[in-house]
Amino acid sequence: MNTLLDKLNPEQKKAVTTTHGPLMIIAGAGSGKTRVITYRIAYLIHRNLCSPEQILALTFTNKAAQEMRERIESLLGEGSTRGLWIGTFHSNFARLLRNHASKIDFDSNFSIYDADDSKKIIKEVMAELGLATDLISPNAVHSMISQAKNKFVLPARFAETASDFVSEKVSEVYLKYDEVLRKNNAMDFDDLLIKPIQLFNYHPDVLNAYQERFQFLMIDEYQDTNRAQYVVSKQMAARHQNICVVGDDAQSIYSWRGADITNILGFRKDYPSATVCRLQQNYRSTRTILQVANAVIRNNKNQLEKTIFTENEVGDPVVLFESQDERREAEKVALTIRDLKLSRGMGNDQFAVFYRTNAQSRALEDALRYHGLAYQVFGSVSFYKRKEIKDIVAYLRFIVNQLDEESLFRILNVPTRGIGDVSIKKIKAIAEEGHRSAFEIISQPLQHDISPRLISALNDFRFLIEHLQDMSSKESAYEVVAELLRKTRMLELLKEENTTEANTRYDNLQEFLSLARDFSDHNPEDNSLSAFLQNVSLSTDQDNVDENESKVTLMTVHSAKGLEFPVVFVTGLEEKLFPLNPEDSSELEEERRLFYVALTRAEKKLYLSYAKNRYRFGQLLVSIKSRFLDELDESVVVTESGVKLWEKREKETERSRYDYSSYQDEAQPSVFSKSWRSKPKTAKPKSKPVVNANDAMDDGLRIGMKVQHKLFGTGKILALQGSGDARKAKVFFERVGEKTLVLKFANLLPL
DNA sequence: CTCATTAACGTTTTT
DNA sequence: CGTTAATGAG
Repeated sequence: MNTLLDKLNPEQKKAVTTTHGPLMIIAGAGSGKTRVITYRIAYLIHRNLCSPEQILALTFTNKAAQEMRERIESLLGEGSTRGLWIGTFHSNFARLLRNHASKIDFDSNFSIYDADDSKKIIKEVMAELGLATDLISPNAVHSMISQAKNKFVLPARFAETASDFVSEKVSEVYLKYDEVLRKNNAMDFDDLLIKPIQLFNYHPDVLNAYQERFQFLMIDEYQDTNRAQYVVSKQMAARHQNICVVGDDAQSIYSWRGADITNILGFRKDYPSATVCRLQQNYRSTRTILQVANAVIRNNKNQLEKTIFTENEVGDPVVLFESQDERREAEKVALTIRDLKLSRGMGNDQFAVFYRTNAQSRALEDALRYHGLAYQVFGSVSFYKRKEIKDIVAYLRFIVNQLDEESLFRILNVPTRGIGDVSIKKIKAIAEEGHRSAFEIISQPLQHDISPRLISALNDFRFLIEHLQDMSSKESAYEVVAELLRKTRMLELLKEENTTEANTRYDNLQEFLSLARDFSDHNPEDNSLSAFLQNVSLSTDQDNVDENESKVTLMTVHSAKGLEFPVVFVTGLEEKLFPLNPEDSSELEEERRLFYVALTRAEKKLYLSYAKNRYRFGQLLVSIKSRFLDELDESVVVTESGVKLWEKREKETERSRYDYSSYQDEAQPSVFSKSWRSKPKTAKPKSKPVVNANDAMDDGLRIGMKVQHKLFGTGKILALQGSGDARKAKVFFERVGEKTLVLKFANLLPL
């Protein structure tokens, strides 16, 4: 351990050995943050400053937590982290809440609902309240409620502050939604953060016990914590004041889900005695990569002043790809990976391809597949969001938590057993009328007006559930899942279907089964169904990386946070994609931080890429390269062919000047041919007509016609007026609304 | 009640 | 474009 401490630089050492009192570690990208956290925990345990169960470490992902635990064990030996609470806010507090659920009127086996479950309930509630979804979308309502919860605004206070019609309605939905959750003995993700606060407020003894117990509190990625997380960590740390937060304001990328950057910026106001460590030496990236990243982030006004430096080698220049469309962009990425594998003997797992939105993965997947490169996509259609998985999870939830009727009704007819919508409605109605639970009705169907056919189906279902419930109290999660699959014949049914889709589902169920097996094998102390279920509810597919085969990583920049790769491609660097919302200046800085995060993931080689055209909503749209590309340090960026960017830029400006004049000479007269400016047509063909040549004599534009504009996107012509140079069109654009354009400059493309 | 076809909808980003 | 929810025929 002592020799290991020697491997830290002075500032890292200070961060590790400053054990008592508030501590803020500002950890620049690649500055060995994970190492510092793991060493700090190891140091606390090794020096006997506390026992592992007196430490609470909160991370951003389960994967990060798991890695840290492993690293500590490799430092201190197997079993050394026993009792240590390390995990996400969500999983740690879910665990805490299970221990005290009855104090806040929940059952300890409460279900955890994900965003989809929440949205479904919100939709139902809105229907019940007679709220038209075209006025406010369920999505919007969900995000408003979630935002409120993130800020620890409960329904009562939300109602007080609701001033307009919409927020009044949302407040009704909010109240009702929470009632539904409670009725189902379920919590959503946000509840896992705010229920502990309520628990602590109403039961100071519970808070007290945890304050005593957790002498040391560590929070990673503090820049991305929200109000609720802030409050609860402050509560927990109040007694010992040994709170250590680690973060980097330059990497704050979750404000959209309520993350509050002032938590980290204001840490010293909350804890005036706080020690501050700044980790500014980067051990990850080449000097070139860092130079580019620093140049970009410098454009943000709101940031703590700091400079990240490195003693690493200069490395290769950053390469910028320009492609015609996203398919060719993907092709370039795939070919580059293939070449690097051949020329440098690199493995698939050394490459990562990033994008702004999940939808962009498709073209990349196609290209990688075409070139026989194994890849793994994170996010997108998450494993846990697939129908078959959600169905099986719903079964498990209901087995564990009989109050969870949302899950019950999801699976009552899965696989189809003759209990259709009509029957389900009937059961719901009977239950509601008699103030009984739906499962009670299902269990005693004879007492109600139910057809014999349905009774038999309900009995089958009931016996199945009771059998599995019985099992779940004795056997491991794996056994229960296996039995569930056997009894429902889900696997056989899919095999019989034998379509490609059924086969994928079959594979997914098998995969789920092996997840259950892994869990049961690796958690001998508690491999119960309910433990497994909690694990499942809070995992993302990031947590289940296939490490057996070397694969190229495809993910959004958001999921890339905290990771690093030898070779990184950042794709889709176009306006309105990355940054996604260039008009919104408040979001722009966050987009830039996101770009910064992307850049700083790269260790050796960095490729940036944009396409001039891109299909979106099934339509080919013209793209403009991202403004962020103008912020690069151009002295170290080259094009595909190896030309330095600043050299190319000089040529380009010359050429574009020439192009502009030639446009005036040729294209314009051809468009406005009646104009006195008309000059004889030259024979010289233009490779890239600015205006559709077919429209030469007539501008081809008509009222009602759909047109495309470079900046504004697609729109419909509302009116045309004037002639010649003064000819104008009033166009309604889908994205930006009504605009009046001078046709001479607008370059409208008829569709 | 089930399955198939059709219409509508949507893209941020995730625990 | 691709996916999911809603509708109608069997």
